[in-house]
Amino acid sequence: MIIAIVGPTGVGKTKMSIEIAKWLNAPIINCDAVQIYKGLNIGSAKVTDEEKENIKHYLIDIKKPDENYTVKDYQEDARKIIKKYENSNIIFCGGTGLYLSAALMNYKFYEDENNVHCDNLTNEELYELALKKDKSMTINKNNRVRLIRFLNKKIIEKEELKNIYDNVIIIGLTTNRNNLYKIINDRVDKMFNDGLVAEVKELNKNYPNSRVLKTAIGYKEVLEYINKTITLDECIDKIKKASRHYAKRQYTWFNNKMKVTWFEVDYENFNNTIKEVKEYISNCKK
RNA sequence: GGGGAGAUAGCGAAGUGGUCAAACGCGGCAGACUGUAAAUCUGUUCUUUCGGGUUCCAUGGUUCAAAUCCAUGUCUCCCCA
Repeated sequence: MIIAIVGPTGVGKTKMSIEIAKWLNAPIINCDAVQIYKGLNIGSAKVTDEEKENIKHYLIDIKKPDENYTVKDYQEDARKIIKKYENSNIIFCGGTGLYLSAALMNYKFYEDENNVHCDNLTNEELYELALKKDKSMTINKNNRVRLIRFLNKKIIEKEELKNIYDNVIIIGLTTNRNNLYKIINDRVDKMFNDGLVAEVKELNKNYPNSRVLKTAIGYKEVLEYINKTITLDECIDKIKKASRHYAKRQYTWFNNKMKVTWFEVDYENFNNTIKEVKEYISNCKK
């Protein structure tokens, strides 16, 4: 059985995943795009060795910060592990919806096809080219990143998305929006107390060309602070805001792309929530 | 006490007689997503039974017409004492 624990950043997925893993004696597969990388610990709220409680964790710390890793890599890696454990339980835990979907559903990724030089073209021109390639293309003309990708990939015939495994349970953890935003804000403050700036400085020194550092929330903002384009306070506010926006996008994905069963987290007594989730899983197994 | 500046939607901020329910930014809310996804992008944001209704500190006035002009009041900020 495959159990996925999802939800917005900060709700408590990690804690829950450990509890369920102990209970089912199952390994955990990370599905967080940033925790893939070594060294990005504080800013990605990665599980510590102590928190792991000897549970086997896969797809965490598997790449150096300057190595590239994409959804397709994740899809392949995750499916290998699923195969390895096909007769027992495994737990996915993380907030990157696309990664989870790619692992569990019939997402198809094709090889590069063209090498269209887009640098000198305006968004408008890219949009026209994309339409020429496929009239039914629906990418917004301001979405340069996706237009360029579209132009350089083989056209894929979109199949209806469906699960490719049986016995998948997707557990979503949630709390009301105000509470979540408070948790996020507090957690960001804690990251700074725990030494986020030092972590980023060290990583930036060793991996000046790292892509994740330039794109991940909590890292790109601290880089700006280190480069003195923003103040510490601005940096902290930016990270909080970006995390809140991110949490919203996660809800959008999990609500609209996956069949999630949601559980309201009881922060006063987390054991209640654990119990509820365990009961739900037990009932699904019958 | 004297002089000056200002009060606009959740916040910041344009607008200085009609084309203003009011630009823009932020925040909020919602959405898209098939190779960098913690990325990238979109919509919406007074109210409504979608005909309209009620707004631009308050009250009164000028005008066919006021967020915009006048008077008074309230509050805020700056300078001088």
